[in-house]
Amino acid sequence: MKSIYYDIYKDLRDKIIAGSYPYQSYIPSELSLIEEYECTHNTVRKALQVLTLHGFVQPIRGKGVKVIWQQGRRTRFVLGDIETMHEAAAKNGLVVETSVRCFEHIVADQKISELTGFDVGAELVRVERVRRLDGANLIFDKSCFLASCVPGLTPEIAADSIFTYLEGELGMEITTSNRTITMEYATAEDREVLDLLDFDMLAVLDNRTFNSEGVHFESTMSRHRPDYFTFMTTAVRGY
Amino acid sequence: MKSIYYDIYKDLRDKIIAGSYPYQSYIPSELSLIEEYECTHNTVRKALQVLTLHGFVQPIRGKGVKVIWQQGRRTRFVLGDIETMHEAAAKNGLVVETSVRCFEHIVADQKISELTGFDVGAELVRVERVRRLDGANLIFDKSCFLASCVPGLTPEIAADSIFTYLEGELGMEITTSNRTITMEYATAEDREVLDLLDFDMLAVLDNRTFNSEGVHFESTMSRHRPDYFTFMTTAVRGY
DNA sequence: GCCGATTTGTCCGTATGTATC
DNA sequence: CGATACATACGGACAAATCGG
Repeated sequence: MKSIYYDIYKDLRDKIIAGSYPYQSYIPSELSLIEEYECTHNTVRKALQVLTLHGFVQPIRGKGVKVIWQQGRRTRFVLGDIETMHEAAAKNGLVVETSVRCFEHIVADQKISELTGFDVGAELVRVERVRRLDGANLIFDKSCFLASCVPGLTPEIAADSIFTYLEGELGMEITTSNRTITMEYATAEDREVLDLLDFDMLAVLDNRTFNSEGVHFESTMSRHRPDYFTFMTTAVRGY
Repeated sequence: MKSIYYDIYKDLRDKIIAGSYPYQSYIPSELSLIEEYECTHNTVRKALQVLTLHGFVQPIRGKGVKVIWQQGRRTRFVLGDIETMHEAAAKNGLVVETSVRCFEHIVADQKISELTGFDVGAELVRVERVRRLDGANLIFDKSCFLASCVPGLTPEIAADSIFTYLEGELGMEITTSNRTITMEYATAEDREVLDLLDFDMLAVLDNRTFNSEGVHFESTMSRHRPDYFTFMTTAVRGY
């Protein structure tokens, strides 16, 4: 993201997080920002728009742009924006160890198609990974990738970070991600793979990712032990 | 929302939902849309931006704007955008019956403050409601409103729709909503109030709403029976 | 491989409307 | 009423990516 508006966005965001602009205070007016960043109205507005969408501020017509973000209560493991498991873990002060349980090439049948949204007959790479955090197996990821989009993917890469590989080596851009959160009973397999203690249900995050070509190339079902699952999101009216 | 770009957004969105622009097809180019809607580049782009943020399309530079939305798998009860319980239920083909379990004025103490994010000492209206869908008590809402923002609120209104009242009668605009989803064990109170069958955990949706003044005026903890809980959201990189 | 047409992405400058103070 | 501040829209320019000849 190398653009003026995005730099402004990042700068303002970091200032809010650092506390330079506290909760319920107003950030400088558009006019001030125009002078400060030496750009135009529209460019500042674009930055403010992104800031708004991420739940940091709320513009109030005739008054100013108010900070509505506050330091979150720390929970055990928070998910939210588009980020890799490693990034999410780092944010939460944890380290992930990933073990690859399964790595195979398959062709989507009716059942797989319903689960993942890929067409029947699509050539896929199926990967199952177990994520270990805080000394316990907490997350069980069952992923399918469109084979044509992930050439050269190996179990070794899967154990590290598939998305770093895709964005780095293959130059793919991840853009849109549709997510669905539900709760499901743990299966025998879940109990075998995860350290479930006495939990009998899991938080299930179904994630369908599109690349910059608009191609749905990944579906992942992440099964989380409930005590470590927190999902945060911001909804803004009119956007 | 009475603006040109929003009208264009709605028109395009409805066409996608109706199937006029199918999954993976391209919608007309910006130039075509400019002619069709008789407006400028920037206005069309703003509409496309909103369409993108809602997960309907994905623009691909040099090619066009591709539809990536497809008819969702029907689950029992889906939540997502900012909408009232009645609207959500209607979308899912259900009818809600609400019973008000508690309605009182309180002052926030330390514990309430931590739970809701309101300052200690804030004057609040506390409301507990049970939502009945499909013939069972499925959702238990514990809400706190900033008293100064909800004058004239009564148990009767709470049984109908508080948000319809706020937006209709009081002319308040709801804009930003921060949401956190977690899983919790059911308490004795949950078991008393809800028809929990043999579920021992709940999906908990914590919702903090800001009005158009940037004031945090509502916190609601919604406790859902897991088999009826589905939450959908779209994340877009760079926005 | 190159060029030109098409299409999306970013940015500029200006004008007007609406709400607040 | 005027000054300030955000909201919408216009019109123009150029960059970047894609595609076909």
